[in-house]
Amino acid sequence: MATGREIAQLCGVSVATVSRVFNQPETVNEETRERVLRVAKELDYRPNESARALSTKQSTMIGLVWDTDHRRPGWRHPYLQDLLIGLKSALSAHGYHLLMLATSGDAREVGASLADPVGYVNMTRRHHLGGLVLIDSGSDAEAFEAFAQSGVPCVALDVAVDGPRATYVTSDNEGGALSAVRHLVGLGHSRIATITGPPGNQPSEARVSGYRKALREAGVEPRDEYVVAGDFYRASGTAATHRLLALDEPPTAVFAASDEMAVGALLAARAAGLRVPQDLALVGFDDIEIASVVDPALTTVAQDKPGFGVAAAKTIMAMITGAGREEPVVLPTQLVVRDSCGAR
Amino acid sequence: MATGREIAQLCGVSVATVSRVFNQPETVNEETRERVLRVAKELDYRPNESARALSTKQSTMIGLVWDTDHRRPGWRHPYLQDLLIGLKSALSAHGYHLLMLATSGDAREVGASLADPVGYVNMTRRHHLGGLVLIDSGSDAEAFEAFAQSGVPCVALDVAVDGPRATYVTSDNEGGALSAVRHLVGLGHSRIATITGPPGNQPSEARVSGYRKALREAGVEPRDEYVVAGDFYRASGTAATHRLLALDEPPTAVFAASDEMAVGALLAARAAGLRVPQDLALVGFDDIEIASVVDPALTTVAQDKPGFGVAAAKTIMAMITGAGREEPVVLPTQLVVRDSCGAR
DNA sequence: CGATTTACCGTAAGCGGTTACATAGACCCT
DNA sequence: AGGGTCTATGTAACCGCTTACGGTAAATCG
Repeated sequence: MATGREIAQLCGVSVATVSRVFNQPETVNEETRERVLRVAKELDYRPNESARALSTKQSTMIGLVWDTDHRRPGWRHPYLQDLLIGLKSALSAHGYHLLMLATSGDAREVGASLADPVGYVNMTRRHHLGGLVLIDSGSDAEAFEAFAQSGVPCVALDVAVDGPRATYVTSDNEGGALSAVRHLVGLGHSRIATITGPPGNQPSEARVSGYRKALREAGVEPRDEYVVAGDFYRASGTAATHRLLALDEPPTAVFAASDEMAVGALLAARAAGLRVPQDLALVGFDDIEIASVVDPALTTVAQDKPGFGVAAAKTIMAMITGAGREEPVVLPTQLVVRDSCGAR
Repeated sequence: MATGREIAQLCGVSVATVSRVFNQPETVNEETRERVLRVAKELDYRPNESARALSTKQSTMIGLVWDTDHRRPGWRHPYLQDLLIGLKSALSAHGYHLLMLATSGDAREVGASLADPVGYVNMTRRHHLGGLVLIDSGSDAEAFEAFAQSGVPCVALDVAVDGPRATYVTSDNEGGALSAVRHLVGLGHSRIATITGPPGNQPSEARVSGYRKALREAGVEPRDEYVVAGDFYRASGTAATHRLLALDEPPTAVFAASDEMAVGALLAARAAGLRVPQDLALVGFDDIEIASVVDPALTTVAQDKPGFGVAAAKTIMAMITGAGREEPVVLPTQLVVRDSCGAR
């Protein structure tokens, strides 16, 4: 790897000039500029990032806080891959890399864990990171608040945080739920239940809220026994459905706050000898791959998966460039009608 | 962020001593060492990584080469999330971070693309990366060869590369296919077809090889018309199955080289009025989530998903620490018998 | 008891850039 | 012609850390 000094010597200029050629090209004479550029190209010169970061106190890296561990298998994000594709490629367009921060995995205190957001914040300073993207890996919501307060630019995904340089991106969960339940209402259902995500989870609560709103809109009073808590996973969908079906007046339709739970509900219905959608209509949320492959194919509320990552990238870049904070971004959702709701 | 100099002043020692406390603790007097450590702790001192990397010419980051772009949706890895979980958390245990390298997304020449592995190699030097992990995102196999030759430590996933500091990790694809087809043979099938991955894809070819071996072992001569090419995606599985069923002597069992294609086959069979497994037995490969949810549940060959990442992490760390190259690692696969093969 | 280790620590030179400041010539003006 | 601008470049300090080298005092040795 060629260094700036080598270029300088070959061109008969000082290192300062070489540096200027790349950082303030307009301040250097055209002729020497071209000479430097030509030599630089020949030697395939790239400024050393460590040196540059040390000197300028900023790098071209964004930190990703995603607290997972293969030894304690936990929360699986419904569409992490698409999100990452969007995030990474939008960041790339700005010349930024994505640094997946190490969590303190073992005795050697290497980093941080969400129990200690300070560790991450320090890490962003140590590496001169431009900012942080926070992916909720279960129940990190409270911890995220600490990040938001720290003053480092950060954008959280699906967790509403607020801070001097912090904001978030999320889907229009309420709107999505609203349109899902409206759809069910439109199909003639009035005994509509919902299976929620874990208590405290914000998207889940917004979905419940949309559910309620749609019912009221239709003039049906939400019943408490029709709102049963799940945890986004399949098994909880099955369990919840069993409970719902055991009610004196069981629902004729179920809106599940995740596709996984909707699949669980499907299994429960099948086990109970009910046909979907004839005996029980089903709508999910997320539009993960499974949704289209299950039988009957799941009607569901689709989220803009790569758009999530792209929005996060745009927002964090805006916060790095500008000085303040950005407005939260709410991505539109879209109802995808398939077979499980009985519309076809 | 406290700097080494501050610590030094507060302790009345030189910065050199502070540095030694962290890098060669045994060379500094116990009393002063503890004093330094105490003050460092109070100020929550962490050495600046840029400065450290600049000075030592090595960072605690591993580069991830994963060539994707949300504007050209391409190859979706069957189990990227689990792989990343394994990779990230195993790397964390060594105190390393994972840097997802930017690809040159736009006009501003920021990085590299697989057409230009040199760009990535330069990037690893610029950032003083310890090494590279290469994830195949379609047909990068040839490009990976260039990485392998470059001399930077790298481990490729599912692509056999060889170089002075390069190796790879893959599943026992042949063995997995072997056990899958053996299983089919054991169930009485002899007209067994296979749907392969894209030509040139190494795991796919190993699976075909395992398929052939199992047939020969059972005394049945593989027929060319029973080997039809897919691309790992669902649609290709459907198309391939249609072709197979149109044969004069259609197969009674199909081994698909991916679960996605197996699902596609399932749809084709259903469309043709065939019952699975009674009329057509089906085995897939990967054991992705869909496999267990589809009806009938898919018998498939499971790969050790987080194990993949963990193995990659271990291998790259070994290559960084040691000087030479490591042996390729082949992860065991396991046949998961469910309903689509007719064993139950 | 002088010479030689040994243990500990400070000095200073990097690492490869960036940038404030100084300098030097070219140009313009009165 | 002398002074003021402007342009283009060099000088050198600095970013924060590592480490080769040297020095000092205590410990060891003959």
